[in-house]
Amino acid sequence: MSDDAHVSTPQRTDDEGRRAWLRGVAADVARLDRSSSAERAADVLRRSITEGALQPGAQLSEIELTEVLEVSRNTLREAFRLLTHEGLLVYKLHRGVFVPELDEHDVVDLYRLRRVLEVDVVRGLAERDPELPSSRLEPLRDDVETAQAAALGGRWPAVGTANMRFHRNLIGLADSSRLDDITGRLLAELRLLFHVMATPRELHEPYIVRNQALLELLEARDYERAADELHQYLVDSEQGLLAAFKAR
Amino acid sequence: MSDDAHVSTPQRTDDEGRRAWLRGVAADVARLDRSSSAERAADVLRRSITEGALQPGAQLSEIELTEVLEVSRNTLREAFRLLTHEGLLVYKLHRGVFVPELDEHDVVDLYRLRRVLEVDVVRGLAERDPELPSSRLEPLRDDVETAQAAALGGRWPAVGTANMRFHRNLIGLADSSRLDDITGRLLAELRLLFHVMATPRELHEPYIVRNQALLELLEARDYERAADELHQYLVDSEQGLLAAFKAR
DNA sequence: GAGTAGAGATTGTTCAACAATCCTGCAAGA
DNA sequence: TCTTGCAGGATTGTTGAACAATCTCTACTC
Repeated sequence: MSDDAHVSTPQRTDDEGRRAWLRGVAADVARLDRSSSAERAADVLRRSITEGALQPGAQLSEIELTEVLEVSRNTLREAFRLLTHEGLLVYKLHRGVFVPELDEHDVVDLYRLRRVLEVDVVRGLAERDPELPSSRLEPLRDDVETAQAAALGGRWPAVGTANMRFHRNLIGLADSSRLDDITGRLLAELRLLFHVMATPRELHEPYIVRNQALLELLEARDYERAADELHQYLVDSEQGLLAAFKAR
Repeated sequence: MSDDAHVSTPQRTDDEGRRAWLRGVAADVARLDRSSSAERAADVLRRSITEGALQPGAQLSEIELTEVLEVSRNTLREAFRLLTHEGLLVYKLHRGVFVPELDEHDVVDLYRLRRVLEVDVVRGLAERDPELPSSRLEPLRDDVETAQAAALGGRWPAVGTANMRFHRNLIGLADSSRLDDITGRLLAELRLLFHVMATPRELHEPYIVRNQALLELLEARDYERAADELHQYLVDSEQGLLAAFKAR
């Protein structure tokens, strides 16, 4: 079976390299054999998408992926469904699954939701102030330190990962499983957008210090100023992404 | 989608009756043979759950449902995934799918999100006031009239359906596909909670006139007062559900 | 060159089978 | 009596093959 040929979409990816890479990640994940095969396959694909090995617009061939991931078509399709629900894949009836291509409109939509939800979480902390032990902020401290260390090493994608986990943990302060779900999806889609940035450094670097400032405001329990800072933070971040789109 | 008039059939694990009922709904939905089999199967199950034929805590047997819905196990499982994403089913590994049993904590969680999102939509309308033609409110008017008509006929489940569609259409004013998704899930879970109410009349009746009042504030473009009214509306609704739980 | 028919490829769905896991009931032992 | 352990049965998890439905691309006609 001639397996190179038409990759169907305009952008071409290094097929050999990509498959080898996928195989490596597959072996990597196979060790932690918890959960179902479908979820494991979804894990591999999720990493491949968020880390950029599968670019927006790319089509995922069922036959190809059954061979690479070593699962049956049915199981693979179940993995597709999982990722579709996270917003990392889109189904087109009778045409297949694709990595979605987000645009400026999606940036606005995502950040609108982020602002509403994240800012509300911080403002809501004021009501449960006595209930919130300082230890709850521990994960946020870890994320800030991780981002700083990664920045020193020049590992900008790792900085981005730490930044996003900071916000996920920030949302986690609300103790809402549904909010956690929603945030997971929003941040996953955000990663899709990051790939339009030519230089990840400029995308992530400014927010290391701002996350730290935000954390200090939270530790001081000055939730009003923290909420304001977070709001402006998200406005600026949105502007940065939109500018990157225009300069693309 | 239409009238929920004939439903009822007070809860009973009457197996024969339930299967016959499911078969009826299946034939009902089979007519609109749009889209995939999985989505059609999901439609049937969704109605069965929201209308109370499948109670919270009930397990859905794969073998039984493949016979009733006349789809293969794989397709049925895909339907399960769709409903799982909507929050209408939960998976337990190697044990099967169940209709979730929500409690007071879920009520608080759901209403917290509803308040944040819906109130923000209304407040956000102020910024795009000139852009919002009155025709955008047409669906809301329809929903109010539908609810009023259903109330006159004593069809309280239909009143509930119209009320919920009112809020879905309210969210729709924001033109955010992600917000629509989230709302769909929140409202679906809310229907799960409605079944704890012994008398659907007391659950839905008070909100007909309040939806109308809200609509009038929107038509007058008094978004600030509309947002305040909506906020109080949701607080009261939450209290009503929590009271029903205590009285259960 | 534009439009159309058909071949090939891909997805949608079904079926049957087996493996893995969970639940039930019963018997043995303290 | 209570607990523990072990079959046995039932259900879910996963696979592979097969066929139908649909899309895409090529080649042909005009």
